[in-house]
Amino acid sequence: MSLASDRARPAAAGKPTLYKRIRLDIETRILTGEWPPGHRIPFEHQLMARYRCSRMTVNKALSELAQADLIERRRRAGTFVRRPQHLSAVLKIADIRAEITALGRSYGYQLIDCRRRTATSADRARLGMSTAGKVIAIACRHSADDVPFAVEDRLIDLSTVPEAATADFAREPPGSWLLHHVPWTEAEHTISAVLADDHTAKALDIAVGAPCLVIDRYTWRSARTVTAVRLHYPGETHRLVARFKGG
Amino acid sequence: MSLASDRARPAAAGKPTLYKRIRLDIETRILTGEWPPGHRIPFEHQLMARYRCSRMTVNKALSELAQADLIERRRRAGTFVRRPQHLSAVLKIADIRAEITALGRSYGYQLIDCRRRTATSADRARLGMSTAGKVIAIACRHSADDVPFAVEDRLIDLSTVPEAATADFAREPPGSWLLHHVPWTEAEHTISAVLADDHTAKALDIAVGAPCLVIDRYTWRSARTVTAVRLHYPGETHRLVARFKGG
DNA sequence: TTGACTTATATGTCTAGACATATAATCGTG
DNA sequence: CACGATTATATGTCTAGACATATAAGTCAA
Repeated sequence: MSLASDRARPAAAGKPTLYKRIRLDIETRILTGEWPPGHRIPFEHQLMARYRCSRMTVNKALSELAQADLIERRRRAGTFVRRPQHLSAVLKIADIRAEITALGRSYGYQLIDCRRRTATSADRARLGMSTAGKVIAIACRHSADDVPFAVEDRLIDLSTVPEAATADFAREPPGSWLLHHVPWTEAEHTISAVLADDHTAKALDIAVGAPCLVIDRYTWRSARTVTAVRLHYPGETHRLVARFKGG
Repeated sequence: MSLASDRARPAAAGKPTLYKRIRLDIETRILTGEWPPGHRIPFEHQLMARYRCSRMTVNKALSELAQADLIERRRRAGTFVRRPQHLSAVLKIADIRAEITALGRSYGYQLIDCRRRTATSADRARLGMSTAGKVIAIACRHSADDVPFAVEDRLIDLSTVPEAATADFAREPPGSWLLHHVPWTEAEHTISAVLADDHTAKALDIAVGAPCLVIDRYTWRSARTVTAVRLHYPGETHRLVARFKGG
């Protein structure tokens, strides 16, 4: 018998912990194709023997790989390399101010229009409001190094976010304000391409009929809609980048 | 002292396991805003007492929440609700055939052009090839209910995927073939908007100058490029939808 | 006041077991 | 051979500890 300390890894010089090493070993074998989809990974007790550790340690490594959908675990049958099903890419849509400053460019913001009103039927439809209520409608523009970057057309539901009534959207972009005042939301983005209409072309300083990338974002929180926003980007200069891993 | 069986949850009628219950409890408090960003979550030993369980059980729940970036754990300081940093959305870019059939529409495929050649310098630049080699260049079209859905312009690096030389791309779309023959790749997508040129307009049966959504996808596997593909979608009818949670 | 040292503490990892449970495989029976 | 009952087994969850480690907080001297 050995005491815990006998096996407890001494964390020597930058060496990762044992379960992380196991996880990386297996992940590498999968990603290089050495263990192709469908391949059965050694049983937990075999990995225990190979790495000279307890089952919980092996289990922790395998659990994390299962959470990441790299492997599938079936009782009695064993653990198998998954066949990647869907190409899911992670699209990072940052706060526009953060996005621009991250590029090392200077961020500019202009409020074009901001009005508070009782929701019209069009507003209610856009926000999915079932009852009457107040909203804030905002039009604004973001620029990078004084070049128009995107125009924004937003509606905020004041019955969900009453504090928004006191925010100063002339000073702070509504996206940033919401990000810091309404935590942990869910959202749906729809991306499409359109031609710049008269109004958009003027705001973005591009030609009428130039291509624009449009992002529609609906944000909600515990089944209550927070905001609906439509962003127009100049389609020839702006790009959305999504990276992904796994199939 | 109690034996393991005393505490071991009896898995009664559909009740989730204890660590999952702990995880859900905490997640709910965060998502509803009861515990706002920056709030310190009870220490592990407090949660042990509250749920009458061992530290490992609490730890498993907290570890999973930390992996999902909902909380941040700091030694000696405690565990805190994270302030969501970036709006990361999961964009599911399915195999086009799967996407269309999932919509309940009939999938159609036409190979426009397929040729095998020694990589030109343009090919090498597009694929990031450092040495000479053979490639396959493919142009094809996907349609839904006989309406053009997307046109595809693809390059496959035969030195990475030699089996592709024997595939029949007149019968099977190259995307599907690659998905089933080259597991566990990584990729980067770039999304932009352009105007349809003459060639694209004809293939998609839309007007020249109509807006198009363009997806450029580079796929690689263990530092070797597999394929580069550019997809044009009619911008006014096609939409990319990305859902996300947390921020 | 500031900087260096010490201490307390919460998390990080690990062990050697235990019982629970789903299910693949086997066995029996008609 | 078909089908239901039994068994074996791999994973799922949990325990009651242990030592490791980073670091916030407190202590003390210059």
